[in-house]
Amino acid sequence: VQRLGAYRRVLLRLPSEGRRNLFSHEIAALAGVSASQVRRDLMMIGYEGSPNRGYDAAGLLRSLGEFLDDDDGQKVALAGVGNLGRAVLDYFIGRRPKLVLSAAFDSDPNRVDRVIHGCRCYSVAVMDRVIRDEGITVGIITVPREAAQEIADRMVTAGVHGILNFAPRSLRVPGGVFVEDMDLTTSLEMVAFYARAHGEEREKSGGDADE
Amino acid sequence: VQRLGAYRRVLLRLPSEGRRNLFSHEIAALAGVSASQVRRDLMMIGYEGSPNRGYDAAGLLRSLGEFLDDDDGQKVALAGVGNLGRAVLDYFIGRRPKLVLSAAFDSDPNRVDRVIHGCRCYSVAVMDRVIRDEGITVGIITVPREAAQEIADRMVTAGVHGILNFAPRSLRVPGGVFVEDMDLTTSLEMVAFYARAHGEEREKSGGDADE
DNA sequence: TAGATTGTTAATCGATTAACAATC
DNA sequence: TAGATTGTTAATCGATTAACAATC
Repeated sequence: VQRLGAYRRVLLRLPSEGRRNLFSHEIAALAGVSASQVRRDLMMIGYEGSPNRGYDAAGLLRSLGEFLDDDDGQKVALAGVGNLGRAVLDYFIGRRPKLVLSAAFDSDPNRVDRVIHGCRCYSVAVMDRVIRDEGITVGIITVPREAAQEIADRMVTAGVHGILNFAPRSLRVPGGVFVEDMDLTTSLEMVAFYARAHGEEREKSGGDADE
Repeated sequence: VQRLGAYRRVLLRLPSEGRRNLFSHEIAALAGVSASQVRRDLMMIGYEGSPNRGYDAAGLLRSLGEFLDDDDGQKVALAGVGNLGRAVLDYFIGRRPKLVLSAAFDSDPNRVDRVIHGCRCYSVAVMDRVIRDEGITVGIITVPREAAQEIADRMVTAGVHGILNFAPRSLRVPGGVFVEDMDLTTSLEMVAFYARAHGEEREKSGGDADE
């Protein structure tokens, strides 16, 4: 499901090489997945290749777009314009044409009414109205842990169906609302843990311990 | 595996409530997982509870620490001190006592030799040496897509076993090195996709379409 | 004891991979 | 045709969940 995005990114970088057709194993190698998986995924979205020419790059790209994107685009709101919030805002601006960052929210009066990275920052007091009026359906939460649940609740009641959550806590949301957690601390912890495990394995087997 | 971190976070916030013992279903509710899973996970790290008192909070916390943390701590390096890099740096500083941000790297001379959020920024030219000398084993990559692979290669040869990768591409690393991808674009795309799918479902079933 | 919870095994579920006839 | 690739099904794998005797 999220691999489809990876396939598209692979295809988007391709025209420089002038390829018209691609085989499943080529896409697989570039996207870092297995060829079976590529064939299965593309079958699922209903795009057909031909046995000895593979997949048509242009057509596949169009097909992926039709599947992944909303025709009219979707509006996104971000709540919490701290360090992380600003970085995320900057990161997303203009990156996917069909996803428009339409509004940012913060409780700090110093940040309200300013335009940050090309995106107007409103007070959280008017969040409900702005989300409703603009028809925003996607939310990004970069507020502190304590405020996250309340912000999520308000986003959902105002019409948001999907949330990208950077706050280190699990959000309770009604059924039918999708939440993706991006917990930086948990991820770094995991990396550190496996780094340690692998490091120890290496010390046992190999001789060149790095100490 | 990464749930153990969540259990710990739950326990760390608990003393304010003065609880000494916890049942699996309580931990489960707070961490957002199933009670079976909690019992299974705790069994795996070898911590035993008692049938009618549940798990001892203090002992469990200690046990989780022993399992997750390195006694001497682990050093972390971050490469790419742009907007995102600085935000990530700021986010991690002091968040986990056993994970010390020891060095940052950037190719921009304006950023080199400055101290950013309490962390010294070096030139990428000296990355290999600094990583080796400091004994850094964990890396965070927040450089642009094009530079990511080279930075990863150099980190690995210098002694890094685990990488948290924010660059939107999959990294090739030798076996025994762990990579966790944090692709913001892919995640937002997924959220937008499911938001759309759920939104459409709602419009079909419910009457109050938000348009 | 009765009741609730634990450790642990078996059943379920989903996703990934392998395999292979059909096709160009 | 021969060879390589596709669409699609069956086999595999792992993780999650359910169940239940043992225990306090």
